[in-house]
Amino acid sequence: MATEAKVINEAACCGIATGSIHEADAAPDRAVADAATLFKALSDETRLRMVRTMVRSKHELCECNIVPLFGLSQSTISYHLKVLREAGIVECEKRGLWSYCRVNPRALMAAVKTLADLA
Amino acid sequence: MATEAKVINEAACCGIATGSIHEADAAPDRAVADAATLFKALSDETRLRMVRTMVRSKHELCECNIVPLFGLSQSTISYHLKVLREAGIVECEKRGLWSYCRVNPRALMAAVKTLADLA
DNA sequence: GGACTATATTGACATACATCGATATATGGT
DNA sequence: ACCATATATCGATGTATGTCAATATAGTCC
Repeated sequence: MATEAKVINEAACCGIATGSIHEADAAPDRAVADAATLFKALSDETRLRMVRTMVRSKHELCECNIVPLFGLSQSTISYHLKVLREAGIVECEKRGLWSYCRVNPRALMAAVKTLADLA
Repeated sequence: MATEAKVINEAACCGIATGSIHEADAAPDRAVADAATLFKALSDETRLRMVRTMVRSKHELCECNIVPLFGLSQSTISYHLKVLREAGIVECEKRGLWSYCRVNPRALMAAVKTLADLA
C-alpha cells in the first residue's frame, strides 16, 4: 500500500525491461485531469494572446478593452474569458457595468510546477 | 520601429488607462502559435498519462509496452504518439520492428519557459 | 518468397470546440 | 420608469478531435 506502485511483470516483445514500467503512472488521476484542463485553456491561440495582453498591461483590463483588440465578436471574447476563468487562469471582478480581469499568477505558476514535475 | 510597441489612445468606456494596453501583445505571432501547439499536445489526459509514464520509466518504451496500459486501441495510441512527436515532446527511434520512445526534456523545459515568461 | 509481428494510415463516426448573431440580464444615468 | 451600455447566454453552424475497425507498410525469421 506504500507509494511503491505495482509493476508489470510479463515479458515484453521488444526486450524492454518491463519491471521499470509503473502502472500507476499510466492511470488517470486528479493531477493529470487538472493539468489537462489547464493546458486545454492555454491551447488556443486567441486565449494565449488574451493572457499575454493582460499580463503585460500595467492595469487590469475590462472586456471592453479587450474586444476591439482581437477582431472577434463580443460573445466570442466573453466565451474565451469564461474558459480562462474556469481554468483558474484569470480572475474577474465586477464593478458597476464593467468586469475587470487579470491573470492569476499563482495559477500560471501551478502550471509551471505541473510541467516541471513531469520533466 | 523599436521594441516599444504601438499603444492605444482612445478613451476607454470603463476608466482603464488605455495607454497601458499594447496592441502588439494581442497580435498573433510565432511565439503564441508555437505555445498553442505545445499546450494542445499536452491538453489531453491520455497524452499526459503517456508522457508521465515515459518520463518515470527508467528506460525508453516502445508502443507495445504502452498499448496495454491504456485500454485504448493500438491505432489510437499510435495517433497520440504522433501528436506528441509532432509537438516535439516525444522522440521515437525505430530499431527493427519496434519504435522506442522517450520524452525530450528540452521540449518540456521550453514549455516551462514559455509559461514562466507569461507569468 | 511467405508467414508473422509491430507500427502507421485510412475511413467512418460521435463528440467537443470556436465562432457568430440574436437575445437576455444587469447596472447606471436621466 | 425608461433608455443606453456592458457582459452573459443561447441556438446554429462548420471544423477539429478522439476513437475504432480495417487495412497498409515495414521488418524479422523460416
